[in-house]
Amino acid sequence: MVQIRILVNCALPYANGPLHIGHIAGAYLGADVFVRYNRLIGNEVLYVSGSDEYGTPITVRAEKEGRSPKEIADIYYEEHLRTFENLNINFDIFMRTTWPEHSENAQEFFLKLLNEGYIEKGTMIAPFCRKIGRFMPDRYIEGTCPYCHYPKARGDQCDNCGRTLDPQDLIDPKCILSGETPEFRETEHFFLRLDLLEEKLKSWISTKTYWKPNVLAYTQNFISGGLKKRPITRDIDWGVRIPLDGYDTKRIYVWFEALIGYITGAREYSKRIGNPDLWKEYYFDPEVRNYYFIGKDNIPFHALIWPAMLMGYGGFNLPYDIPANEYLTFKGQQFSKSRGIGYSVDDLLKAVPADYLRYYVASILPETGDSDFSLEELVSTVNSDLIDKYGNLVYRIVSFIDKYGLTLDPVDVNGDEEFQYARRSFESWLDDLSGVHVKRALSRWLDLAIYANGFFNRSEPWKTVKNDRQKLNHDLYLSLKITEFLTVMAYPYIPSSAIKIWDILGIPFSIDSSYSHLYEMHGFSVHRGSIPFEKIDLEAVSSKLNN
RNA sequence: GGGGAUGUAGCUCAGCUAGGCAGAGCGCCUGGCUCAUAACCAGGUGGUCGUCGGUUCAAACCCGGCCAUCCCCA
Repeated sequence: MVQIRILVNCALPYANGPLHIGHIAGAYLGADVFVRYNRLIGNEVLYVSGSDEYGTPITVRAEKEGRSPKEIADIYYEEHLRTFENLNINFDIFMRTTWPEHSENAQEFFLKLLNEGYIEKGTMIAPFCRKIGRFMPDRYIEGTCPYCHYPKARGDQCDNCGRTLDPQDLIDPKCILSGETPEFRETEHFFLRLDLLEEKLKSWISTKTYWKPNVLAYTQNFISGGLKKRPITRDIDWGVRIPLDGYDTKRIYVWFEALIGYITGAREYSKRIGNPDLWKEYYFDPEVRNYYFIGKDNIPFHALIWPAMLMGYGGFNLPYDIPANEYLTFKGQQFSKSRGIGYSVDDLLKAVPADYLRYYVASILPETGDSDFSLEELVSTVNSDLIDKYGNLVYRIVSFIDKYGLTLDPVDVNGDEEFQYARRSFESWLDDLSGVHVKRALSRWLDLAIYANGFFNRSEPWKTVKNDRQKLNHDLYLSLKITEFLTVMAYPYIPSSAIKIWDILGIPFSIDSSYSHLYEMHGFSVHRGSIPFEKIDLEAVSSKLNN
């Protein structure tokens, strides 16, 4: 396979609360498996994410807790960084939108789009609190919902009926800080001229026949309704400054600036490794594929607005694929720490090893539709698939060899049906992963593990050890070879466990370089050691989660 | 209010692009095996494919209505 370069960007998590397992299933785990797969087959990957730290939800929270917005962002930046590390999700860089370098990039981007005519000045109507003396973000206005008459609807959304609102729609609107009735005044803002790019976007989207159906359908429908100018600045003070005189009380709105964080991340990474122009190869070489891993809530931003911004700027690679996942739910409901639904990643990691969690979540990844997380399923999937089918396979082969003190000679098994079966499984696995079918690729792996156990049983080494040493050597060697395939295929999903098993199998090259050696015959210096995986128990897991 | 998805075995999910005998894993039952972590293998059990209608020789799949759930937007 020809080595290629790939850019993998993952949605920037909002630094306003802990990461829950729904976030991981929506974007990060699939990305991490995809990145590890690409590196395994020799591709060069730049893997970027970061912390989205501006915007009103953070200021609302900060005010509630009596802290500064920056303090809130600091807390969750550190926490997210640690959570990802603990889950073995290792970005090349995890940037922050509050870095000064990011403000510079966002401002430069803003000015370029302004010069190109894709950003223009305009006015909008916004709530102004006379008592406080400034325009208030939509979230700071509360009133009665005009649809369901819920009395505490926010200016941007009603928490009761879920409808998105405009503060002007509210019955009897009040400023939540002063309690005053706001005045709706005209205010000057900047707008992104999505309308100017509509035709260009349409023809670009029409080439994306390989996108996931949900992403494509959503995007096409969104665009067929016609694109409108969209405000990209707000009357707030927590955000990137507008790089023009006379706008001190306004900031660039978070969604516009956060998307540019991908570029900031790539640039800062390039600086850090002493190759400051490296990022350009990923963004300007048209041969490089740019992937964006996001949850379904983020589709319009990545499939339309971000491409529009990149087109408006000119020269940048547009997204190659946006493999947006649906949602992982908990008992049918969306995960939410604040509403106490489901578990945070940190909680789960107190109860189970990272690889177990990665394995289970990968096996239910919501690639085609929402899927449901449960502790019972976590325990039973890990125990019966990962540990019984695969871990036990490794252990039974190694134990057998150890028990009889065998030394195996390498033999040519290329012509064997079983070897060809493993090879076909591996090739299907490669195909699936190159198309970002992370869950399907894992089920290929499980099929092969079941097949390998069947072969071990059929070959009856406990009989041949007594009467046919040549067949014994051949069959055990073949079992080990299939297990080698399995371990390579497991590696992107459960990296630390796969490395451990690689060591148990005693394969004479590293797992990172295994791709070029897979079809070669070589010795195995297996060593038994302890069992590769400890099983988990529902009660123990629950009690660790609840204390 | 508009839109995107989802609904298939007791559980978690494939299958739908291109209509052709309803699938996998788990669970459960029976048998086998001993290298193994009550493991593994073989066989079996189990479904009105949300629902109502339409197209068709033939519909889980295509079309329309309805219901439920998740998500997005004015």
